[in-house]
Amino acid sequence: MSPPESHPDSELPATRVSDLARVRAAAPDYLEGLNPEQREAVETTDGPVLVLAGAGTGKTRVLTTRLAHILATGKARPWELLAVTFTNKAAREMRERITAIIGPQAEGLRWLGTFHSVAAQILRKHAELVGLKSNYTILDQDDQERLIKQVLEAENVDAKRWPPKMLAGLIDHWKNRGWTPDKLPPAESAHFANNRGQALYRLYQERLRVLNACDFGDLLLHNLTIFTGHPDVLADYHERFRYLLVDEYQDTNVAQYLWLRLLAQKRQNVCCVGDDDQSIYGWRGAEVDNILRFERDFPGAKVIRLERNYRSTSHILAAASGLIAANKSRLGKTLWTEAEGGEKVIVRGVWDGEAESRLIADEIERAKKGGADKNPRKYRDMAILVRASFQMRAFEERFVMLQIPYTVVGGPRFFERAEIRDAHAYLRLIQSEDDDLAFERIVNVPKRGIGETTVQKLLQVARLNGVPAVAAARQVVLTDELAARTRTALANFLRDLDRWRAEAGRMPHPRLMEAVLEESGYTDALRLDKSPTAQGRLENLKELVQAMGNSENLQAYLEHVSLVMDMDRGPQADAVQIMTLHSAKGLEFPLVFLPGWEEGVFPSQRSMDESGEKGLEEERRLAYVGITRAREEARVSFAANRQVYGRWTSQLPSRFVDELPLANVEASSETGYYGGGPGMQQHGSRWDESPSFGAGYSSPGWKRAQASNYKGSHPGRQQVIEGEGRLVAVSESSAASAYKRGDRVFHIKFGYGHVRGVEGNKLTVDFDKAGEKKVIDSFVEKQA
DNA sequence: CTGTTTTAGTTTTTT
DNA sequence: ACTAAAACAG
Repeated sequence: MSPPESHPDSELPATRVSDLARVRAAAPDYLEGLNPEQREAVETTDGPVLVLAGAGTGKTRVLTTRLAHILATGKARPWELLAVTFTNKAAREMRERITAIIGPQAEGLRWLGTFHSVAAQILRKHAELVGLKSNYTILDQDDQERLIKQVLEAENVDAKRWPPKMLAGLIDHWKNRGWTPDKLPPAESAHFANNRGQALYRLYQERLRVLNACDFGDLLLHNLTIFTGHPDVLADYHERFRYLLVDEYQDTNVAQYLWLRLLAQKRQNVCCVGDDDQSIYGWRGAEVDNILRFERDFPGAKVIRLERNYRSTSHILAAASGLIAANKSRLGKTLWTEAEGGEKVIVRGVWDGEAESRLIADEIERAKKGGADKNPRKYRDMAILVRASFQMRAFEERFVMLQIPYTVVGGPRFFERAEIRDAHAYLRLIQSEDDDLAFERIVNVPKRGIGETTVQKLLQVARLNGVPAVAAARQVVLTDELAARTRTALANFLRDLDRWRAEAGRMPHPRLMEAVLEESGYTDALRLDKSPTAQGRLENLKELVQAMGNSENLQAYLEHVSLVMDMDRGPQADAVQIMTLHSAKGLEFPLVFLPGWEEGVFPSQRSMDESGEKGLEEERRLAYVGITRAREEARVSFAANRQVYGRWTSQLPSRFVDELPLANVEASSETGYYGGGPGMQQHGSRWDESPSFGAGYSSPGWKRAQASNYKGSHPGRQQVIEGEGRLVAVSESSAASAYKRGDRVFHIKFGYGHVRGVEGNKLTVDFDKAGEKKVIDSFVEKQA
C-alpha cells in the first residue's frame, strides 16, 4: 500500500487524515484536565451510574463532558439523549457548555431541559390519553389556588376552617408522590375537610380537564399515567432514549423518580449526578432517599465519588466537612483540596441585627479598598447569604445609607407580578375565550363597575348552561338581568375583547399588548395611581412588551411564559449579592458572609417543629451549602438581640456555630459572657440557660472582641451594665429604675430621646423625632 | 360597587 | 411591624 509518487513533505493522504481524526476521537481534547474520577464519570457510559459530586468538585463539567463524549463517540445522536435538570438556568447553562465542546450539533438536543418542560413535550403528544387536548394550558400556582377555591365554594367547604391554600399544598404534595385521586392512600384523605380530601382532589382534577388545563404537578403525573397505562407508548420512548442523565438527583421527588425509573427500565443507561449533602428541598417533596438507595434501585450500579474540591481553601472545606459530619443520614464523602491554608472561618457575635449589618458593611468597604497584604475585591465577588428573606432588609438599609451597590437575587419574580399576570390574562382571553380564570381575573381590572355579585351571576349562568364565562356574559348582556350601568360596562368590555381578537391576527403581538393596555384603561389607571409602586409597574409593563418581541407569535409567547417563569437578566453590575442560602446553591464567591446564625433563625424553628430531626439535618445541609460557596473567606455571625416581625427577641448562637471544628475557626464575641467553664465546645454546645440575655457565648478558642463596649462580666436584665456605651436592659424593674426623668437615651430602633417617666419596668420616652412617644420595654442606650 | 377597617400571616422556591 | 387580603359599611 505505497502511495504513488507522494513526497514525504507533501500533504498527508486522505486516509491518514481520517486516521488522525479517529485518534483524536479516541483521546479527545475535551477529556484533558479531568482528574481520574471525573474521567471515569465521563467514560462509564453504559449501565447505571451514580456520580456523587461534592460541592465544588466540577460536577457541571463532568455532566456536559459526558454528554459531549456520548455524542462524539457516536453512541447516540443528539435526539436520543434525555437530560433533565431542575431549573431552566441549569438547562441553559448545560446547553451552552455542550455547544462550546461539540459545536452546533448540540442544537439537536431536543430532550435536554427541565423535568417539567420534557414532561410537557411528552404530554403534548399523548394528551388525549389523559382526557386533554394537545393545546392544553399550564396553570401556575395562582390559577391553581383560585380554581381550588372555586371547587371548595361549590362544595360548601368552610374556607375559614379549610383554607384553599392548604388543599393546594396537599394536592401538590400528593402529586409529588405520584398519587392520582384513585391511588391516594385513604389515610391522606383525612387531612382535609373531614375526610373529603380525596373527593375534592377528584373534583379539582375534573375541573382541570374541563378547562383543558393542568398544573405543574400534573405534567409529571399525567406522564406516569400514560407510561403505565400504555406500554406501547413507553416502549416507544425506551427505543428513543438511549442514554439518560439527571442533574441534582438529590432533589428529585417521588413522581420524578418513578418517571425516571420507567424510562430507564429497559436500557438501564442512566446516570444520576447529585450530592446528598446538598439536598435542601425536602420541604417541596425532594426525597434524599432517592439518592441514598440508588444502588438498590439499579442493581450493578457504579458509584463514582468526586471528592477533589477545586473551589475552596482547606480551612473552609474542613469547617464545612466538620459541620456536615454531624448529620446521620448521608452517604459520606471526604472532600479534599490542594489549596492548603488560607484564612480560617471567622465567627463573630454582635449585639444586634443592626450591629451585624454595620460590621458586614464595614468589612465590605474594607475588602473593596484592599490592604497592605490584600488585593481589593470587586463588590460582585462578595455575597451575603441569609436563611430567610426578612433578614435582607437590614443589609439593604445599611447599604443604601453607605451607597454600597447591591443586588437582591430572587424575590418576587417578574412573571408573577400582579400587573404582568393581568396583562397575560388579557392575552389569554383574547387567544382563548374558554379561559374562565383569565376572564375572572381581568373582567374588573381596571375597575369598570363589574363587581363581585355580577361575576358570580355570570359564573352561575355559565355553569348552568355548561358554557365558558365569556359566552355566558354575551347571553346575559342581551337580557335585562343586570342593572343598566353594569350591563353597559359589560357590553363595552365584550366589544373591546372582540375588537382585540380581530386585531390579534393583524398586528405583531407586542403591538397588540400595547394596544390592549392602553385601550382597556389599564395604563391610565396606573398613571393616576399615586402609590409609589405604580411607577414601577408601568415600567414592568414596558419591559414586558419588550420581552414579547423575542417570541415568534402570541401562542409561542404564552407557551414560553408558562414553562419558563424566568427572564434572562442583562449583564450583572458590580454589586454585592444578597440572597437566600437556597438561591445560592450552585454559585460561588471569593468572600461569603453568613449572618443570622442563631437558634430559631438558623436552624429555622419552624423547620425543626415541622420536621424534627429530619428538618434539622436539612438545615445543617443548608449551612454546609452556605460555607462551601466561599472560595477564600467565609464569615459567620450571630446577634444577641434581633427584631423578628417587629418584636425584639433575645437570641442564642446557633448550634451550627458550635459544630464548626475549632481548628478551622476564629471566633470572637462583642457581647455576653466570657470565661465560662472549659471544654464547652468539645462537650457539645453550652447554651446560656439564664432567662436573661442569651447573648452569652463562651468556650475555649473564643476571645473577647477588642471593640467591646461592655465591662460587666454578667450582663442580665437585672443589672445595669456599666461601660462606655452604657447599654441597658430595661425589661426588669431594677434596670428601668436606673433611669430618671430627663435622662438622655438612645434606642436601637427609635433613635435619641429623653425619659419622660419611669413606671415599673417601663420607660416612657419622648423621642426627638417629632411626635414619637413610645413605651420601651427593650434595650435603650443611656447617654453619658 | 367602592372605599375603609379589621384580621391573619409572615422559611426556604421551581416549574 | 408590616402587609395583603378579607370583611364591612356607605
